[in-house]
Amino acid sequence: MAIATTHETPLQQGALLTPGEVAVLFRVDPKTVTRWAQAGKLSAVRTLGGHRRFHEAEVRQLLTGVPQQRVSE
Amino acid sequence: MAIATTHETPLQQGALLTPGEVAVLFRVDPKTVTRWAQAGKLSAVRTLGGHRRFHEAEVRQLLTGVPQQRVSE
DNA sequence: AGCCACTGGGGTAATTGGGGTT
DNA sequence: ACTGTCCCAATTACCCCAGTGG
Repeated sequence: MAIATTHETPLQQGALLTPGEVAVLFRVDPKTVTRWAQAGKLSAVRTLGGHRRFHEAEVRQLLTGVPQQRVSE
Repeated sequence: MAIATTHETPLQQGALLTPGEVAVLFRVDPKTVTRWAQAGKLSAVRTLGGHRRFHEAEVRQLLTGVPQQRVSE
């Protein structure tokens, strides 16, 4: 019986940030974060209402240049 | 309400998530998940007391756009 | 019976998306 | 090319309290 585990998500999608939070981290306007997403410079997940959520790991990596440590599951 | 049912729940067909768990995955408020259900954007099962439960497979598919694996039989 | 975190209602603030402009 | 700002409509977040889940 081969498995197909739920836990073992490659890059921890459990940590998402709102546009406002990313904006604070980069010290820019939330609209600018939106433009980054539109330009494909930042990958985003969409809520069912169309709002964007960004991967924290990706944001931190862009901020510091250092990959983020994974959360043990 | 530990979302990451760490104890191997190999993602079976009947895996259900609470509003709070879905909220964590989408990084939204549990109330928002409720609104999605009311709007028909997310199918929900009702407990006998009226609380909602959501299909994990559907949720993950909406999150990443990629269907999930199943337990091989 | 009680405990306590979560949920379902409802209402009201605060963000966000999108387009256009500076 | 890049960013900040203004406008409006839609979506989401936070507040209450009573009921449910375990």
